[in-house]
Amino acid sequence: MDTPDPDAVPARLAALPSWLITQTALRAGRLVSDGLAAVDARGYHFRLLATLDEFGPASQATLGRRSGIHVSDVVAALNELAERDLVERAPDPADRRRNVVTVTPAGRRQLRRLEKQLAAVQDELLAPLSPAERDQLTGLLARVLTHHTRRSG
Amino acid sequence: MDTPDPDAVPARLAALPSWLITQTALRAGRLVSDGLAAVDARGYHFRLLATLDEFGPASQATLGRRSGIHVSDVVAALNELAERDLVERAPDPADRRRNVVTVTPAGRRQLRRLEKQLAAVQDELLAPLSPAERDQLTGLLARVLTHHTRRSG
DNA sequence: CCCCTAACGTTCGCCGCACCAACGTAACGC
DNA sequence: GCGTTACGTTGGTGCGGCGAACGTTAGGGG
Repeated sequence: MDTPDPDAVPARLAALPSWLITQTALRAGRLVSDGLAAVDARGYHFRLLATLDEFGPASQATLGRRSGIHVSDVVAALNELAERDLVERAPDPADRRRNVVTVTPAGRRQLRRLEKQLAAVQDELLAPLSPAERDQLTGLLARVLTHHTRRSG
Repeated sequence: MDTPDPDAVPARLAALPSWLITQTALRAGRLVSDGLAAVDARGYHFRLLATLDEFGPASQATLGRRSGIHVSDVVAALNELAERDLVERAPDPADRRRNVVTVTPAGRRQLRRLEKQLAAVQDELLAPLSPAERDQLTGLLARVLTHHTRRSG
């Protein structure tokens, strides 16, 4: 092979902010997935339950808009949640195109569990950073994010 | 729907570091994908070309280890690169299990193009941050990343 | 020397997340 | 009434990342 190096990281990649971000996101995603899988859930489930709990019952369309989940994916995730009786889907009497989605008590309990898991995940993810540094990081990310959501999608 | 709000972001999500990171990564990924697509490439292509250019010819296995790409995906990406004559795959005379992968001059030219695109992407991605803040962000991410790669995978 | 093990390349298939296209139904504006 | 728009659903696409299996080839141990 030319360079007797087993698995060194190319400097060109390691220096790229986009690489750092996506790699960190990959790590974060794994931790989140594993944490949620431990309570039989995945990302979409938490996002939907949290959205419902925070804003109350809603149609699938507005649910999708608020949680940032594509409408077609809302359908599938809601099916999974309804199967577990964490959520209830009823036709809206006021508008027969809509379904009104509501969290059940069991859903709320599950949400608490998910939140607990996620809190632990955050701590594991940011373990090497001090509280001040964690705030720094989230602050910087939030600024980048709002910049890109305010003006392009 | 209970709350007359069109598409508000649930606070529970917005406050979650893992959410901020994955969302930012999503944005970054889109910018990268679009930038690379503009020169008929995708992420794997850049990663492979950069790895080859930095460490020289290598087998597909070590290539995968260095670039962090699964071996089976290396095969596919290498096919695409070879199709465009950006890379050459030759059997290793010293070990007939191996292929020796080499960048062609055209591949090197393409790599320059990709780097240019990616540099522009970094700038667009971090637009709202000052140079000092960009360093802060990359520094924090690097620390998180090395922490999680040094001791768990 | 032969056999077992390990590494290599390749194919096929899966997951998660995000997205698009199409379609039937239903509401709403004119 | 009729066109437009919104809604829910199905099915399919793409990308990044993984795992399983298989044939081939190298190498080490008995």
